[in-house]
Amino acid sequence: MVPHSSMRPVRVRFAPSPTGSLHIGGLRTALFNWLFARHQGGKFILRIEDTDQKRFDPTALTTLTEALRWAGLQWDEGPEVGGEFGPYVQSERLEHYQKWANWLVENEKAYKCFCTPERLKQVNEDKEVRGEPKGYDRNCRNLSAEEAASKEANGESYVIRFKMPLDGKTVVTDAVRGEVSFDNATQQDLVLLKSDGFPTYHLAHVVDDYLMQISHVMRAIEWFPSYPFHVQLWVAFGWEIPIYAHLPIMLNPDGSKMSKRNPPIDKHGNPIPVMVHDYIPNGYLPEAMTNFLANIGWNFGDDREFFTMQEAVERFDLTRINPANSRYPAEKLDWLNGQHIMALSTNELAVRLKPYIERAGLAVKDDLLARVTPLVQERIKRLDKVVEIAGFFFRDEFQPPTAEMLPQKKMSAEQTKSALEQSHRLISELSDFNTQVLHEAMEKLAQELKLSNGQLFGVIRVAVTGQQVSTPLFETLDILGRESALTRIQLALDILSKKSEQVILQP
RNA sequence: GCCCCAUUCGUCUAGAGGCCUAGGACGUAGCCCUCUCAAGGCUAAAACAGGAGUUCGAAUCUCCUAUGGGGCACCA
Repeated sequence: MVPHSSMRPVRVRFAPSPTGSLHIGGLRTALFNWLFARHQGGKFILRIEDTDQKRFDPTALTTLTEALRWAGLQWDEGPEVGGEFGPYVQSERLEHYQKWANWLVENEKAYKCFCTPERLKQVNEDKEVRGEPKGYDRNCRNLSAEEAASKEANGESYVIRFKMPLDGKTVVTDAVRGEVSFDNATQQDLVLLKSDGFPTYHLAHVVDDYLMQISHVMRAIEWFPSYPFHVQLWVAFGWEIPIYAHLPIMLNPDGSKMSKRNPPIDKHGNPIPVMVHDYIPNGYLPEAMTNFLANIGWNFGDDREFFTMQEAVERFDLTRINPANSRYPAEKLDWLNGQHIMALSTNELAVRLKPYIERAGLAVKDDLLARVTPLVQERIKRLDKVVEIAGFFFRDEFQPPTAEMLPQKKMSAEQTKSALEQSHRLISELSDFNTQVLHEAMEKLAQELKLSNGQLFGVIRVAVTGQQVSTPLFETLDILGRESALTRIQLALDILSKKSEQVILQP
């Protein structure tokens, strides 16, 4: 049994490597850490694991913090905010790793390995031929002190490898999966410190989690196989081991691994974005995104799937984490996004809608937007869709319908024309011009014209909005105003008559 | 190939030996409401991977098989 810490102040960390924008899988890992920290009244720390010099991307850190802030996952310690255990960027902490790697060597828990990459490759190839498991053959583990010293004096470059126990078992206790036993004989003497003086993940995470007093390590399942190695590292150092919780991962809808190279595809064959930054211009609310992610691999505890982050914080606990991987339930995000849009106050929704309308090249007058917003609130599942359904309110130039769009189901050209003429007359004669008056008068007119409401209202809708699908008609007319309504109806009439002329002219 | 993990409707999930005739949600289909589209309401189809055990009783415990996934770097 391996000792685990308990009763320590809760300190958790999200430790991405800055290789680009944040992946939604990464966002979920961050979210679970954040929820846990908030629930426990602990600290959520952001640490940047940039120890791979080959994959350095200077813009990635900004993109990363932007994505976390967008999602509302503010960190208590880390880049941009500081903290007493800094620096929080691993490339600025090299002295720690070198110090502790050397400590392990001095205490004979690690050794210098002078094997070249070529030899390592050869070893693996030979092993493959013989049908043996791959891995380093521990050639340098038994080098005498003199041999090692002389190689080093010769200027041969080396890495530092951990001396993994050669037999016995390492039993780990994962908070999600329980006890799991590994044979030490199947484990490797992994590299702790690379020849360029940078640590590998294995060393860096243990040293940093120790120095930063991390109480719980919640990380993705791909780390599970190296968990026994990490446990032995903690033991070698003689440090108290934090509680580990390995989170399941999200798979593509078809069950394959989610990655940039293998992007998920929705049921219509369209690619599903995997980067957080792709969701922002698509009109997704951060609260919907986090709500969505919280429902994958974790559940609220009763049958609710729609909840706020505050509610999730109150309920979050490790015992409800499902150990199985899950496929990405893309449709649920749209539903939840719609739910969150409906839950917003009108004012708040208007504020969020504005940039999407402007991005479509339209000018937004705030008073107009305030009146349009309630009309779209329960009709859009994504913020950017406001342009589709209500963009006509904001366009300087009206885009009129074609003549073919005007007649509604089973209406003759004559009926359509008369519907427009009578509506025009009615609207111009109305003493009051508002939603209710319009509604009553138009219903009456439909009866007189022996048209269904759908037919009459549909014709006017198309005439006035230029589209078959729109916000509700009478509210729309009210906002547009009488003048504009009359002008557009007249225009529809003109369009209709032009068409009939053309018909006559045709042989 | 080796090591490890997982497996409940199409998908996300509830389920800790009898409350299971397996519940909820998304999606799908139908109906209702209805000026379009939504929203909302109602209804329907839809699952314990397979096989052996243990037990009076198994979705729940054990084993085997299958399938899926993770890992086997001087990447994280």
